[in-house]
Amino acid sequence: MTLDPTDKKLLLLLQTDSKRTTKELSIKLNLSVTAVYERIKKLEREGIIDKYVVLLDKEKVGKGFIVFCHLKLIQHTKDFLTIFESQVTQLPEVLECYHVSGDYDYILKIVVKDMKAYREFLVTKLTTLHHIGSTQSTFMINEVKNTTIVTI
Amino acid sequence: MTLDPTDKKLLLLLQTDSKRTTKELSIKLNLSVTAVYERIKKLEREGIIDKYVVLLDKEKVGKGFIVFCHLKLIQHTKDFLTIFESQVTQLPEVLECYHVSGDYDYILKIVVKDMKAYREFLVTKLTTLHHIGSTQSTFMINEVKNTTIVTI
DNA sequence: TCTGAAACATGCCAGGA
DNA sequence: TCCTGGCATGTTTCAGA
Repeated sequence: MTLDPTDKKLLLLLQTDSKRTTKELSIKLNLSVTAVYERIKKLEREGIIDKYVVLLDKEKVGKGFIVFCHLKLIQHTKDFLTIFESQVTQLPEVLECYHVSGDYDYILKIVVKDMKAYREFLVTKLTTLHHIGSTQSTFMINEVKNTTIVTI
Repeated sequence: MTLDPTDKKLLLLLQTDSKRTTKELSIKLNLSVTAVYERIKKLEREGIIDKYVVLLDKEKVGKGFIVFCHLKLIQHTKDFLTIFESQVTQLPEVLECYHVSGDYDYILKIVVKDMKAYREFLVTKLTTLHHIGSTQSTFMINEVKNTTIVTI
């Protein structure tokens, strides 16, 4: 499927604020309300628009401490990877987990309240998972940029 | 501000799907439509709910290649940091940028189409920024988990 | 694929418990 | 903080260009 410039503009607007009404969007895009409506429906049907969500202020809900954890497994058989991946997916503190190339196997993005909570997480949850070789934690000092907007 | 169990449940529901109507939410939470409406407005007013957005399928919009880039600056004076940070914020390929503790200064999450596009980005954009010491790229092999849901 | 209008659902605001 | 009720505003469908 090809996205024309109007689709791209529409997706940018929805990525910045999905609460805009179709009427508001129609004005910005010089289209009718129905035309905008149908474009959105098409993008949803095609799966280009994955979902509509609310983003919270992490600080205000007491999850402002972000840690990146680089992790190695002790073995790399398919079974080990599968088990580890299904376990790590269950952990709510882990927002993101990627299998990566390079010196370590996985990179995890973890959100908790503070250092104390992270220590607790590390000791009681992460390092109790099977097959974990080593971990290396990198702490966030400052969030410079954090967006979900993909520019097409 | 304190969040009661109903608020937490409401936030979880909105974080998974913000398109739910207040009517639908009222049924799930055993409240009236207005009560749900007022709780949501309160959460928006307080800034707990930061924003409503659409999330796209990165693969389908040709931005499925994710790279983590660890970066060092050549100097660490405040001016250098500020300039670098304002420049990196402008780059649409950089979804996230954190100032971190440890062996390097920044960790960047970058999305592009493929390896070729990444090379192009690295050569023409990232390494042309001032004061950059070294970069180290880690490529994603597989996305195990990627959520925006913060469990409170 | 677009427009415009009509039917339907939802959001939103009173007023009161 | 909650509820009931009603008006305003939104979404969605459909015929026609």
